[in-house]
Amino acid sequence: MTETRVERKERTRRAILDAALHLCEDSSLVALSLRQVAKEVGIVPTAFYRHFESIEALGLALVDESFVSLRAMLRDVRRGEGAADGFAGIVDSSVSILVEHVHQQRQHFRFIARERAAGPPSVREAIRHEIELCERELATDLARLPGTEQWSGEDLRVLSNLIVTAMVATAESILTASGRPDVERQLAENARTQLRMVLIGAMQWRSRP
Amino acid sequence: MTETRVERKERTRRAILDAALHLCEDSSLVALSLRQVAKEVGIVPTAFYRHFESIEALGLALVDESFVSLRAMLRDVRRGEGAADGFAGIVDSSVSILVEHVHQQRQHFRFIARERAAGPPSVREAIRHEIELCERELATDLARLPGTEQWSGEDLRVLSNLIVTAMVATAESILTASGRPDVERQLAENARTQLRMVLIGAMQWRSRP
DNA sequence: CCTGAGAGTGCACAGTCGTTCACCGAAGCA
DNA sequence: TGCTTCGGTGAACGACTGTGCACTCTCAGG
Repeated sequence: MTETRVERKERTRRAILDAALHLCEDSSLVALSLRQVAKEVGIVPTAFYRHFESIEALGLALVDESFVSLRAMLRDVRRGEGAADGFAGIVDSSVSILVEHVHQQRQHFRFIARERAAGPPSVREAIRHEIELCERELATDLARLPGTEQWSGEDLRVLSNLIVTAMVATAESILTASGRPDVERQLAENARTQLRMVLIGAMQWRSRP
Repeated sequence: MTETRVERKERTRRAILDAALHLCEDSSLVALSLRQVAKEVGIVPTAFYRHFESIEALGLALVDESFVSLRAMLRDVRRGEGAADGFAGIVDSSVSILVEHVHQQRQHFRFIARERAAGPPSVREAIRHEIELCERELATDLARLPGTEQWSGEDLRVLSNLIVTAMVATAESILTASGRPDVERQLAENARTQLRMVLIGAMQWRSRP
């Protein structure tokens, strides 16, 4: 036996997380039963409690995990912005990275999109908080862009909220359009257009005193 | 007895719809049981089938009903646009009307926001379709605005998608911020700023040939 | 080597679930 | 007036739910 005990435990924990993620693909956390998860994992229902004290706790763990994926995406986006030249380049690369990550981490994005609106209150709150953090990060990024020197912090936050909202919506449409590459390409192109429109508006913007 | 039979039936049907709407306030359709609804209404579970063949069918009825509210809002918005002078006026009145309607029809907006992401597939599809219709309507409205004469139909749709997305997000935040008037006022102000930013961007926009 | 911790088992419980069926009683039509 | 239609009833079913408890077996540490 080359597997230590904590490794075994971790493996089962992962299996539970994966099973929940899989079962959540076409339902919601609030409609997910402990016994379904246990059956999917291949353990007895009561063994579930060795890892999580409730489905809700499982949900919070999944939120943490999902936002690790999401932050990895933001990191890639930032890297792309550094490399790209001009606004058009930033927009193109950012949307491409979004599409790519949505594909690679489909389950995580799907989970967030669904539970953001329908999950247990604590899960909703956790997701809301994480997204707010993302908006804050984006706001500080935007502050470094040329043309925003005179902006108020307030306006930066409002703009980044708009951008995040649009990108979340784009991710959601890509998820529902999954499997039709032409539709997806169109959605990505639309997202690029929207980003360009918003940035053009932003360039003209002057914060009120 | 001054109540005819079809009236009685309609009254029960309404009671079922209201009960479902009420129970959905802090859960989701997929986690809603036929028996809960029946108990809330005060009828026996099997009587439910006299009105709907399943919870899913109930959901579709609620979608129809909710979008009646939503279209009433759009009608008010359009009327406000006719009266208002200038972009600023249009933006101000539109957001005010949105806030007002979200308050008046809280349950309908909450239902749509939740089931849009988490409902049964058919319900999600129905909501998606209705929202797309709204986007189409908005696109034709935008086409009448000065400055959009040269726009492609494509770009009009993309812009209206952006606006609808932002407004849906605003409605959702207002719903979660419910009860804190200062927070709500701030959200409304942010929505106005976002709309202005977008419209400024749109004014500069020229569709590619 | 012995012992204790702890992941996983098996059974049992009291509820709840959707759905079936036969039935009732009053409204509506002839 | 009598007959039909139909919204609502009540019991019953088999399946599924979360959770408690006593148990086993095995790995890790003294």
